[in-house]
Amino acid sequence: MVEKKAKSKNHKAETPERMDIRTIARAANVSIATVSRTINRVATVNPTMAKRVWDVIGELDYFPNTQARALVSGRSKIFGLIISEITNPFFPELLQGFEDVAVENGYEILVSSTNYDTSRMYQCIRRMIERKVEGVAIMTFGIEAPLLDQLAKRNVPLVFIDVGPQSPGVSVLKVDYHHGIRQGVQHLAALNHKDIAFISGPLNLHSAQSRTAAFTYSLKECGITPSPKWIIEGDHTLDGGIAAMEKLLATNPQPTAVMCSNDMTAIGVLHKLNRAGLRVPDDISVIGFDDIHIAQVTIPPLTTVRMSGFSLARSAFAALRAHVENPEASTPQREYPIQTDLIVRESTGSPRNTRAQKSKRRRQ
Amino acid sequence: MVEKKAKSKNHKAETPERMDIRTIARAANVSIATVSRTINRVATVNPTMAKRVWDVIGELDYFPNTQARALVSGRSKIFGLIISEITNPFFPELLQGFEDVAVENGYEILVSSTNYDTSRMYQCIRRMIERKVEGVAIMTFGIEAPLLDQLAKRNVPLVFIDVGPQSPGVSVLKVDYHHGIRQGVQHLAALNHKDIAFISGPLNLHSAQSRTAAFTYSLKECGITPSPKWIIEGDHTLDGGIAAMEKLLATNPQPTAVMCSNDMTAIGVLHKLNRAGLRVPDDISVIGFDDIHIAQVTIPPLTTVRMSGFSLARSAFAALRAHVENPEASTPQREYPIQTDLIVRESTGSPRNTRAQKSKRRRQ
DNA sequence: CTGAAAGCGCTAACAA
DNA sequence: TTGTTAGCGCTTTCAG
Repeated sequence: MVEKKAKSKNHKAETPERMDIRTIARAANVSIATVSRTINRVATVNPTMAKRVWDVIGELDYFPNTQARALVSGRSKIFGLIISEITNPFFPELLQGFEDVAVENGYEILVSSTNYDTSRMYQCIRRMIERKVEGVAIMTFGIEAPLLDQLAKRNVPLVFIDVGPQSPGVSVLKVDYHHGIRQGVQHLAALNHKDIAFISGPLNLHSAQSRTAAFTYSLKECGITPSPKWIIEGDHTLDGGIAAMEKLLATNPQPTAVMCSNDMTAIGVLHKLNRAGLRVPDDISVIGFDDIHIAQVTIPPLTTVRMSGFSLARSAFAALRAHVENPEASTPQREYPIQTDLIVRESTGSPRNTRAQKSKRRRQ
Repeated sequence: MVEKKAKSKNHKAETPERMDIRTIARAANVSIATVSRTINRVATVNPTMAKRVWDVIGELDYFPNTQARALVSGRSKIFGLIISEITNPFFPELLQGFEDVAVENGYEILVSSTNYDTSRMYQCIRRMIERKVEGVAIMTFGIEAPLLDQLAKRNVPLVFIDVGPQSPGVSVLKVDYHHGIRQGVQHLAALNHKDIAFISGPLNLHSAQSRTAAFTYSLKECGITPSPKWIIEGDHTLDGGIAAMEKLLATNPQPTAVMCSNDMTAIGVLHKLNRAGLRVPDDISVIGFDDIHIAQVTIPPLTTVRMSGFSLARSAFAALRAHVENPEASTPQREYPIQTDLIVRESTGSPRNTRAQKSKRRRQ
């Protein structure tokens, strides 16, 4: 208390002089409460004082300590984001979108990839809870049951993709797989393909099942009977795509087109096909799913069903935010629709033998 | 103070009963200090009590509040990680590596991509400082000067790639670009290429200059004079690769091989070449840099210089950790070497016309 | 070896 | 409108 007026003694580099709210208050000759109010833009602060405070803050390069704020306010301003694997290019795009909106709104984000590993998932949850996230977006395209207990018990708002537990605080992003996949199938059918294969994602993922279902449904709709031997379970990876295509190549007859549950699979397929000496789309057509950036420059550029990572990210953030800012509101929107659309590029074309038939028909 | 002994009144779902250290202490019949010590594995805790505490913790699913811990201990256990763009697949691989080690060591990580945007960079710094990161890894492959002031002023340990300010608390990861690039050039020379082009990264990046220098040096070493018109500045993106290759195609004569400053550029090049009707490696060879996962399945699979994102991540973490755990130690290692190596795949081969010469020579 | 108590930097009543 | 003060949940002396 003795030196309470020791304003600007300004010794050169003496103590590392901690930069806290008190330092600012002293330098601006106001109470810490006023500094706090200024920072938080409380309307009742006298503009003159506010300016004084802001000036000091700018001069001293003061940044409020988020930990302290969080502790007292009970709001960490952190959202968790759980994805399956960061090395699949779809997710970085999603992450980028999430980061954009989050930062824009003063939130920080805790990313974590599970790599389909259960122990990592538990670790994830622990990290999220310890850091007191205000909500978590589970963008793994498959429910990870164990996530629920701990998080739900603590009333942490959650967003899932496709399906989530029916409970307050959880929203779900409803992806309309059907629309894009149906466009893809029809595109193929219009090209005269009848022998169309599908490489799915891991079937324990709900999203993989939905995509497969959308595929078979659309196929039937075109009057084509799905052949089980042409529906292969993949795992959404490059290698999975290669392996699946290998199996498909072993069937007889071989399909003239293959749709893939995601772009990474399709890229693996393209690679395998090239290895096998088959040309795309002359010998066989392929369609991907996701429309990751790189799909534009594959050889040939990939026809694919676009599901925007940015939309997913934006909606996920919006959902979380809605719950946080407005906890008990009259059931804030709980479902968010996500569109999918076919992007036609160059990996699809008419099958060779049917092209002949086509010309024949034309002549009739 | 009246109800200090109201131990386990245990009403059913009355208050959301906050789960804090006090709750645990009460349930285990010990003081909060003991709980704290138990959690922090202080050796002096009586094993019997410790067990009792751990049991209660497990039963109640208690997770210590990191904010509070950070506030009082002054250690946030967070490292910042700044990268240029998360959508370049090299960075997710790096991020994954960083996440692995970080989590393993109880650290959380604050990722942030600058997208080469200055205002985002400032934002980055603010976020890092506000969240009180204990150190930051700046993996942008180019110094972002403004980062220094604020961070350095606060004595935040930093790791850079290639070059960083000579000051205590900053380490640098010295990438040996020369080794891998030289291997690449020699590989090409051995294949009989003489007309070799190079597509660099943005030249304001130190790393881009180093790579370019390594290239020209290695070229001369092989007795080839670098031709300025075959050294093009790219920007490390797909589109940049396409644009650069377009320029190269316009030169006369055209180069018979092109080395790229990163794999994304090379993939763009592959695409452009395919569009131009040129075959790789028959008409022209291409070499990338990074060895991102996808380089294995490009068409053709890409010969590239491998720089391991995992190694970078591990070393970056180690450097940061060394400074944090051991602040004043006798100058902890300040430079960490990173190796690069050529991975030969199928995008390189002998140029067509020289192949003829070669056979001729053989006959002599 | 254990407990009581003093804060960490900040926000949010409550007074003035 | 501004200042005083009591904590937020935890770690860490300092006594016992």
